[in-house]
Amino acid sequence: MPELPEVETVRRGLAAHVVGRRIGAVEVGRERTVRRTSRDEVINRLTGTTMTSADRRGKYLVCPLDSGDAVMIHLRMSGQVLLAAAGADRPNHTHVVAHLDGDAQRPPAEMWFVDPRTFGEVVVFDPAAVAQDLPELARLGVDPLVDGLDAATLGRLMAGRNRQLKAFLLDQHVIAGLGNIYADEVLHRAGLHPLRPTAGVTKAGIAKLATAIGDILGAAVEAGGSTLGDAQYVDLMGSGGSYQDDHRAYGRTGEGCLTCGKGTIRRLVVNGRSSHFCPRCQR
DNA sequence: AAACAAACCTGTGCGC
DNA sequence: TGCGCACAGGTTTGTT
Repeated sequence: MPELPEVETVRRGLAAHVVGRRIGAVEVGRERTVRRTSRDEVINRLTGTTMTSADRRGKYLVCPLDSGDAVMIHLRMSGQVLLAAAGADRPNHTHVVAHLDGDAQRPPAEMWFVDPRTFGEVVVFDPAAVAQDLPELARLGVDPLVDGLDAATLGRLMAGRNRQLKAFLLDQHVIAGLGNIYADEVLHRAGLHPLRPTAGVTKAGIAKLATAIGDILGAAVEAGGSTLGDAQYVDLMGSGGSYQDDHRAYGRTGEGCLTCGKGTIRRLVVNGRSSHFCPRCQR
């Protein structure tokens, strides 16, 4: 569910409400969520620490701790990070609970990691050993918002490859953060067909693509991300985003194209994922 | 190198 | 109402 804008919204929630608060106790229910290490290791290395910042790279949340370790949280398909009052009733599938000490302004609270499908992960790791302990984080590609992604850089990333554009945009080792929704939205904005090979895109097309990536991710962050009908994605306080109201391709199969006003949005499977596009304005 | 399928899980919505 | 199937915002692994 969550892509860069949703993860960024969660990151901002962590920065505002969790950074700087001591974690007094930790509970781990489902051990699968901490499978990279173990229940005991996560509890031991988290208890008594304080997050010193909340960072993000692509869809990975990385929060350094005052102990020198860092926590990585990946929401995968159905993960949520929620803030709740201490002792509040927990939803089903709450796998990790971090009890946050109160301070002068705030009463004690709990941070929950909730994840029905259990694909998500919470990992405590040593940043100095990231290449060994969290290799996929070390291998992540350029983050369009953290690093910036201009047309020249995108052109370099596309050069020498011959991949379907949709698959190219979804490859986290190249560009980190785009997922199925925003890849479709970006291609629609840029007027490029999802099956179009990277090698065949003109310089003007590359420029359009770079602009679309920055503009759409930026606008989606502003909107607090996309919350679909199932309300799977919500921020730390349980509120949804509003960028779903601006979708022009994703989830609009059979509906009219809002850009050209003449085409009908079609769906086809690319790279094993549903892809939505307007055959009239995307070529 | 790139395409494709399957795997990891649970929940929901739809056709019958 | 119930059942079975398709499908879901991600990523890795193995096979052509």
